Amino acid sequence: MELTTAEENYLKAIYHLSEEGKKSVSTNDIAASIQTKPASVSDMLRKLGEKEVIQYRKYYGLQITELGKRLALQTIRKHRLWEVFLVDKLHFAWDEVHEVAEQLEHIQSTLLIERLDAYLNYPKFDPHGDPIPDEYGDVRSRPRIALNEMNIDQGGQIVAVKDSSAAFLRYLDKVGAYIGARIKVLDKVEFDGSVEILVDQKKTLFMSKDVASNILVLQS
Amino acid sequence: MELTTAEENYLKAIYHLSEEGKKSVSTNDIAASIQTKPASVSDMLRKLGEKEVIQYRKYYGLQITELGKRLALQTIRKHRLWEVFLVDKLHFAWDEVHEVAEQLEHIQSTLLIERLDAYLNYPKFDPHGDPIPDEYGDVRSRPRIALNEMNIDQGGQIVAVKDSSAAFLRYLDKVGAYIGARIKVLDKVEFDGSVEILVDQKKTLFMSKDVASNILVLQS
DNA sequence: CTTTATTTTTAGATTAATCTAATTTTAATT
DNA sequence: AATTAAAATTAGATTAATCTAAAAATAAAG
Repeated sequence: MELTTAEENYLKAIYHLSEEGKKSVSTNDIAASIQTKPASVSDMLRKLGEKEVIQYRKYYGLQITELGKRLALQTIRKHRLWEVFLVDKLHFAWDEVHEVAEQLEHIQSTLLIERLDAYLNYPKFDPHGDPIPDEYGDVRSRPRIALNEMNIDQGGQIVAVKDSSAAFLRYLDKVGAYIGARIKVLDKVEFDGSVEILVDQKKTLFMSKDVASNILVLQS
Repeated sequence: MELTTAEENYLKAIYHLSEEGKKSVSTNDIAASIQTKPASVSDMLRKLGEKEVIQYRKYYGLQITELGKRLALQTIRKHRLWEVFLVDKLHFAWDEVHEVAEQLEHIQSTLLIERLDAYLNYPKFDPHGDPIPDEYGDVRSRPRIALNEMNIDQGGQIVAVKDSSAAFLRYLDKVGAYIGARIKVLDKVEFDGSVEILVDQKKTLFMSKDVASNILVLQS
């Protein structure tokens, strides 16, 4: 079963959106995440359904299949290995790699990926701290820690929330502490447990212990 | 001016055919060299003409332009740099690289190629002994002679092959006639053009005219 | 210098991926 | 529950690359 480049990109996007805990993945979400129009997504969903990498019922929703997950993880594995190569070997900055890795991930050659993996010394995480699936799609994900339990100067990436109420999510959205944001703990106030963090190397943000304890961080 | 992957492949084929000394490049030649149908070639020639990478008059013939040459050399440069990477760093056998390099050459990123070039230590020749153009398309090529055209007792170094099919490369590998091998012509059989050579001052080797004519030697 | 053969090009389809505009379905709001 | 709003899908076009079959142009042979 082989997928075209476009199909791989859609499937990867669907996988990522599925993993982000959200209830179900909408056509609009996908369109937004890969900069295309909903009409194009509808069409592609039909095709991906036929190829059985997703289960799809129109107007109703979709669910990624085991096959789909495996293929998506293969693409993600390639993407992240190339990112390691670009940063470790070719000295790219971590914010310069994405676009190029986006192209490299579609090169088809299992031998190439095996050799690249070995050459890079079987890395387990990419330069952004995201785990690299092994050739079977298994991910050794790192334990996550509540933001309020991190120490000063520790950094990481927001990967999940404990409280997923609409109010909380709206709040996080407003202050820019979205899932995926890279953060660093700048300060902790002992007596009330509140914290000050740096978000995406730009914005500083204060939050109460109550809020911080509901944010899960993947440490890097 | 950017070319699609297909356009790059056509242009590369045209460049190579043009360089092979032949009078002019025919539609059929191109079709044969990239395994496609003449009808498709006609269509593409029109497009390449519009993009001014070739001068094209239908039924009459074509001529690659300076712009076309520059772009073709850029693609060839990328292809050969990737081949060096695959062989030197990922330990591919020299007959395994072509297919993968064929994909990698289309990755678009000047930064990537600059960095790769530096990482490989600015190689001047690829694993098949073919020269790698610099970023301006300049090629430092060495004068070479086909092995079957050398005289008895002449010596030299194998620097390239004309036929780079996997089958041929595997054969050469097996008999020990690798790129870089130092050879000396011991005997030539007049009536069938076959030759006997000494490889690395150790091993004698018989080869047909057909094989010898596909091996290029830098005379010493 | 005609006729035949070869080469090249056009005409018309097909596949993949995309778009805009229109329609249909589902969700939200009085 | 009826109406409005939002989301999703279909219809119909477009672009790129390809093909087969037919037509046109050039080259080769008698």
